Parts: sequence; C-alpha cells; structure tokens
Amino acid sequence: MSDTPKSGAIAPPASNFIRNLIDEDNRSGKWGGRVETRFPPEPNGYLHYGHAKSICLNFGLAQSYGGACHLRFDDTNPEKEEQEYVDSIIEAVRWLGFDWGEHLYFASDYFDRMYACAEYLITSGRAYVESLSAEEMRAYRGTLTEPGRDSPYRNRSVAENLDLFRRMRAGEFTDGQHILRAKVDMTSPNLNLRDPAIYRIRRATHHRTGDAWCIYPMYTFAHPIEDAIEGITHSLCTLEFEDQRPFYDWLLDALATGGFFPRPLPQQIEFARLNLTYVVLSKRKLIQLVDEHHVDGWDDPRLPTLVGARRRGFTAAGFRLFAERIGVTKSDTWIDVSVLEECMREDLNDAAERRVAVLDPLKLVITNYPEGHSEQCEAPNHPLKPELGKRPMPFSGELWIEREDFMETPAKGFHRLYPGNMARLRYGYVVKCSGYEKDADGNVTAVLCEYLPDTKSGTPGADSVKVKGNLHWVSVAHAYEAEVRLYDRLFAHPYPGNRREGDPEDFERSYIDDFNDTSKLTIRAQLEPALANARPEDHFQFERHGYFVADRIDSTAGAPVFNRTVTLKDSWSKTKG
RNA sequence: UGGGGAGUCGCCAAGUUGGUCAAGGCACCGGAUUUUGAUUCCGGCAUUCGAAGGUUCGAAUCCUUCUUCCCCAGCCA
Repeated sequence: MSDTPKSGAIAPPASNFIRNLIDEDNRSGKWGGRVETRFPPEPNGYLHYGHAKSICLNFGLAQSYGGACHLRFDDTNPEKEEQEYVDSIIEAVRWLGFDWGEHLYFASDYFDRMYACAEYLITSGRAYVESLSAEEMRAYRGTLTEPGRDSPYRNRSVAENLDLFRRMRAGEFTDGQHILRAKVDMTSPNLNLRDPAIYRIRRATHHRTGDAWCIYPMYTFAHPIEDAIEGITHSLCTLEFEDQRPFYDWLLDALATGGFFPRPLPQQIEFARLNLTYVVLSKRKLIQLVDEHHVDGWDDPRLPTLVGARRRGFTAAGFRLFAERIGVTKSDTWIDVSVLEECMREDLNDAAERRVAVLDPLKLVITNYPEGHSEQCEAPNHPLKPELGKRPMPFSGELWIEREDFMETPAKGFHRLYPGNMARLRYGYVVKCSGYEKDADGNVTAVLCEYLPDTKSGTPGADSVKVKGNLHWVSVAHAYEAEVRLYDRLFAHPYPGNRREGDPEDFERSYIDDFNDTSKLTIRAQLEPALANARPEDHFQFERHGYFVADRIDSTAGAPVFNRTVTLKDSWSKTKG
C-alpha cells in the first residue's frame, strides 16, 4: 500500500542485540564499516509471515547501515526445489518493498567452487569418504549423552579419499553408497561436530543445473561457503542453527587457511523465529491445510503466506511496521496476532479511502420523502485528507441500512435507531424512527422513518439537531450488490493444537481440531455505487466496518468482489458485551 | 542424564562496562475532541527485573545455587 505511511515511517532504529553487534564491529573497524546481509530462502515452498520478519530484518539492517542485502536462493537439494518457488519468492520480496539490486544469487552457481573446497578439505586431511550406510552412521554417532565412535572408514588415505570423491562426482556409485564427511570430532558433545555429512550422491535433476551434478553439498557445508563467497558480514539465521555455528566457524577457518577466503570471515548470528497466536507457521502444517482443502489454496487470504496476506489486503508497509514493532531477540516468544492486525489498521487508516457498504441489509423507508425522488449527497474520500476530494452518493426514500443499527427495544447505551429515536444518516439527513414492519416469523423487514429536511449534511442547518447515532446507508435503487468475503482468524485457539481444559484424557488435540470453521463467510452485500469501479487490490475502509480490498484474483472489470482485511476496533461491541 | 540457548508489566521489548533506569510500543482503564461507538488527543498503568542466597555504600546489571521453557542424534534446510 503506501510506501511511506505516516504511522509506519521508519522510526529511529530501535536498539537490539544485532544492531549492537554491528555497532561494535563498526567501532572496531572489523569490516571497515561494511554491512552485508542476505535473505537465503530455499525455493521449496511459499514464503510466510515468519519469512517477512527475516526479510524485513535483513533488508532493513542493510538499508539502515547503508549496506546491501542479497537475495540468495539456497538451492542445494534438487529433490525439493522448483523454479515456480523461485519466481514467487522474488515477487514476494519485491512486494514487501525491498530491492537487492545486483545481488541476486543462487547457491547452485557456486557448485564448482564448493566442490573445490571439498577437495581441499580432503587433501588437507579434514574430510573423508564414508562408506557406512545411513543406519550404520546413526549407530556410530552415539546419542545425546554418549559420545560417538570413529567410523572404520575415517582413516582412509588422502589419495583414496580423493579418488573415491572424484568417482562419486563422476557418477560411479549409486545414491547413498558413499558420502563425504568432515573430519572433526566424533566425541564432541555437540552432535553437529561429530563428522557431519557435507556431500551426498543424489541423482536428481536440479531446477537450474539440470543433470550436471550427481553429488550435492549439504546445507551445513554450503551455507558458510555461500556467505563467504558473497562477502556477507553478518549472517542472520534462526535459533535452531545455533549448534551449527561451531562448524560454520570451523569450516570457514579451514578454508581461509587454505586461501579460499580472506579474513575476517562472516559471522553467524541467530535470532528467534516468529511465533504468532491463532496462526501456524510451520511448512508442514501449511501444506496439510492446503492439501486437505481446509483452505482454498496457497493464496487463501486466511493462510499466513505472503501471497495469502496480499489477497487478504495486508500491506507491505504494515508488515514492515510489524517487524519494527516486535523487535528481534533470542528469546522465543509468541506475538499476539492482534499486534499484526493493529499494524495493518495503522497503515490502512492512513492509506485507504473511505467507502460505504451495508453488509447485512435491512430496508429503511423514509415515509415523508417524495416518492420516486433521489438526490446527491457528498462524502469525503478521506476524513484526514481533504485533498483527496469527495464523491457523490445518491440518496433516496428507500435505503439499505445495517440490520444491527436498529433495535426494537434498545439495549442500554444504544443510540442508533429504535422507535422514537433520532439518528443521522451519515452524509445525509437526520431521521426519526416512526415504526417498523415484521413478517409472520417476527423478523423485522423494514424500518420506517421520517427525515428532517433541514438537516442535510453540508448545509447550514445540518447541525441544528444534535444526535448521538450516526449510521451508514446505501440507496436501494443505486446500490452495487457484490460478493464480499468476511475473513477471520484461521484458528479458534491462540496455540493451535495445544491441550485445552476440558479435553478428554485420551484426546490428542491436533492443530486441525482448532481450525476456525467460521474463518470465511461469503455474503452478498449492498455497496455504494462508486465501489463498482474499484480496481483489483484497491484498499478501502468500509466505514464503521473495517478495511477491505478488491480481490486481485476474482474481481472482473466493473464487478469487483471484496475481501475483509481486518475489522475496525469496536468498543461498542465490547461495552454491550 | 550431554551440549547449546532463553527467562524484565497481560503481549512484545530497551537496559552491554553496577549508581534516580526500571525506556518505548501494543493491550487495558479513565477523560477530551469527533457526522466512522473509528481515528486523534491527554492522563493512568512493574518499589520490581524466573527463585533463593551472596559481594557492594549501592545490582535487572557481578558471584553461587536452584528453577522453568526452547533447540540438537536427516545422506532436510
């Protein structure tokens, strides 16, 4: 939405442990003031809110320190990765408002250099070809509390290792027959140092290198090298990689010693991944929601994917505000979704033009209004931005109003329409409720009112009558009827899948059990005529309801359909209970 | 039980070298403005920093012990 929203403006950078580290490096002159980060997704799925945090962090830091952030695809596992994901990731990062300039990279472009690094590790006695099976390796690895044992193949000669590794590359072996391992320490209490696998044989067609390789580097080995090749100064990743840092440093130190990379070497820094209440962010769970058709695909507006968020009407500026607001630390915490929602409101309040929509229509008849007559009223497009002008709204004797704006017997504190009460039809006239009609089942079918001709908004006498109630309306004869989807939280419980009070002892609650069945409600609504001209992805505030966006997929020319992004805050619903 | 991390207000989160430092945001509660019961505005909101000891004139910040939570035994990333 807005690129520089008033509220989402980049605030003075908050202090956080990463900025402190960078400041220290800048003080000591470690990198000569250079700050280079990277966002390194594996192209094996769609980006979600959690990635948005990482993207804003990496690009934001680079921006703020006058550095660069690379977009690098970590495509070292050909079995899972596809070009389709590369494209969608590029689009998502761009949508979030970030620019990597020249710095678009692919790990697969470094395969030759990685291979050379591997051969160096072998010749310098730091890696060997393992011929144990996966199961045997597991047995040799030991456990959390018991040290591992050296593999019988651990002491092969350099010449034999080199020969074997070259033949691995040449395709002389079957998948899994051999593997290249770093030679570190099988007794280390850190499992990641017990001779981690660094190259495996995998006969799979890679989405970029095709069949050029039948061996592929593992993340553990590839990632540090990617960082070093690109001159990354601060390599940010999530907490679960903390245990890998010793190997990251071991590898790069060895390679620097071998002359592959200059010092100083990139530094891995870990931060806590995003957890959001009422949301699931694990790839596995998102896949299940899509595969089992709980949602309508990867871009379902309810899904916490970035493509979903965009259809929902969430904005890039809102995400950036959110990232700024939640900060970055090493303690893993749960952010309440309401924080995200509030960020979207904040951006949209500033950015979205106002329109009127009646979502649950009830007819209002003005009994003293000239039969068949209609007139124009004017409504400002944005109350805070008069420069955005006004639009005409046709007014007539038959209007749609919101069903909840009328009560036969008013609740305490209710100051909208009820028999005998006056309220203003926003941008129109003040009306007094004179009665109502019901059908055989007792449902109210129409509200009867008399209007006060002198009270038209914008005319001198408009304020002669003071009323507390103020409601929106759409002329029946002029309304644009359209589909509107009311989206709500995907899950009905803040921690989906967590055991709840009242669950039977033998019940294993799954996050699927907490799915919110009313997370999508599709209705036909009566909208003001101007809305028929909305273009896909136009954001609006439907006054007194919330923020809506014209769906970018299902809208057709002249017939937009709308998705509810988020409701407005509503203190009335709170007070009435 | 081995190793690596984290515990500051309801939810986030500053606080690095010990001295009015318990910032700030969100939420919440008041009150004002308001033709959105929205927005905006103004005010309130931790004698206390996971717990217990200790060092010190003085500790969220240093030491000790304890405690809770998270991560690690893929030829995934």
